[in-house]
Amino acid sequence: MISVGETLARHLSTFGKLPAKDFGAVAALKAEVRDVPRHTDVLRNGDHPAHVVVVLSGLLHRYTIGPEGKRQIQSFFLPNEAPSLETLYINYMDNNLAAVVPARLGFISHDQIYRIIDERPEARKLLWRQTLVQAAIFRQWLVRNSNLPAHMSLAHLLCEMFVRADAVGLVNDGRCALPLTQEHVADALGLTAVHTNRTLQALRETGAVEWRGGELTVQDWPKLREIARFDSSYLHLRPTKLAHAR
Amino acid sequence: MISVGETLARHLSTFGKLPAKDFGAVAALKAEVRDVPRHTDVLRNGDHPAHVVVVLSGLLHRYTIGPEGKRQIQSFFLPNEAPSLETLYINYMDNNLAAVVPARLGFISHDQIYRIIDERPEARKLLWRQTLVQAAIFRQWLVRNSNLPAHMSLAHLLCEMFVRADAVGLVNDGRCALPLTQEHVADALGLTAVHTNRTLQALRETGAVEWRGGELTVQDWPKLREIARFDSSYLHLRPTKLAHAR
DNA sequence: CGCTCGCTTGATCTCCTTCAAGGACAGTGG
DNA sequence: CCACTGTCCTTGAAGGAGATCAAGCGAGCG
Repeated sequence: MISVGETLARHLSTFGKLPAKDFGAVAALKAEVRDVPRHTDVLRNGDHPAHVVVVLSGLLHRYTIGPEGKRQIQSFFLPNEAPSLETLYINYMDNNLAAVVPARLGFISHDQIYRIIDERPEARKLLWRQTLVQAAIFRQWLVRNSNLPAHMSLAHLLCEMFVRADAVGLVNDGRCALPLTQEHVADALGLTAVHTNRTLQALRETGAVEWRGGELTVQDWPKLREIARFDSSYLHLRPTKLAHAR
Repeated sequence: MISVGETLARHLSTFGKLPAKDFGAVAALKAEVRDVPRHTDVLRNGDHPAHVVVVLSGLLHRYTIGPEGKRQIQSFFLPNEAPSLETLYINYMDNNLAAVVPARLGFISHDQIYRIIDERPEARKLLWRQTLVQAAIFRQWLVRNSNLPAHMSLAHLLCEMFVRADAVGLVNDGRCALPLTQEHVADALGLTAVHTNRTLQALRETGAVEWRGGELTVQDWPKLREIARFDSSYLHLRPTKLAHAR
């Protein structure tokens, strides 16, 4: 059984080299583990969290509800990722964090992280970097939703989730779990569920990718990348098996 | 004459309390000052900058060029702001930073900032927070460009720039400089210049705001806020004169 | 067995894009 | 001093990507 701290340490290691001593220090952090049912808000708009969340299993998303009740999803979070590091230094949540499917979460107190930050410059650097990579992803989502036509947007999102899943070792045989509904994807891309559905069907017909029943299968990665014009460099990951295909 | 370091220290102070000693340390940082003509790239995609930029005068923007040559603007930066703090801990630029109009810039070496970060936890916290607020702004731009109809988007952008200008003391008598072209705004909102123009005309007719000749005049702030459904809390600013009108 | 949730399909509508051109203004050079 | 040129703003007409409205379908589940 991998501990919460070790999960976080591994995640940080995807962004840069974490010296063994620092890895150990992060891995040794004490955490509370909690299971949450799907559709549960883990953090809410206005909250002042005192803990950092680590996803152990399941899938989370960050969202806001607009004036007319429209949901905009701003991020998805796979297992091993840490969705709320920004709460360390920002006063309050200006969005919500919720479980897409039943999830197991680790909670590490801010106090413990602050100690790591004070005492371990290398770990601090990677924690900080993680928040900066988050920002880079937000920028990419901004570009995607502002510019690209629906079929490129959709392909781009699938590319991103696939690469991120691969980075944490969740891809097997060209497949990974992606238990979203089409409505989730629609709300992420700023499209309607109807149009997302039609776009998805068109994408299926290209033979590049299949996504059905919560499982994503990439049948033709070069083709999918081409459709989306996907360039993973904004994820700032260390090289992995897919790296050659960037 | 206010130094580059002091400008940065003041900017950081808008996000939280910077103790006098830390303020002094930041203010004492050595910097190079350079004037750049308009349309000049200050940092380019792929660069590994060794300096942090501080805007002393003028206006900068961060942008990428899409596959079909389409420009997407991701941020604007007013005087006193620090556009590139993220380069401290991220390997390379995945976008460009350029001058919208002739600008005077300060450059502070990363090495000096690293010392501040190592030695002054309070300054470090505000530097980090600044990068997190940037991320919060990216999220808001994502929401805006994904969801909102053109007139709300435009009003929202004008609200944001006005509040940010106010935060750094650049608003006088309901006016501030905003020397953008309509094409800049279009590329920020993900609209065409033509439609931006028409939308702007409609917005003028509401009597809430005027923006012409590079100057923004807010004639009816409550009305403008209402049109945009603007809530400035995502900017995470300390209270200012406009704060009551959040 | 009925019910809900998620997926799918069809028809119509609209906001925004695209294409095209004209006009105001400032800077530049003869 | 005036033509010339480029930049930015403005206007018109037509076309399209995606939204909206409405309904049916299949599967899991209490």
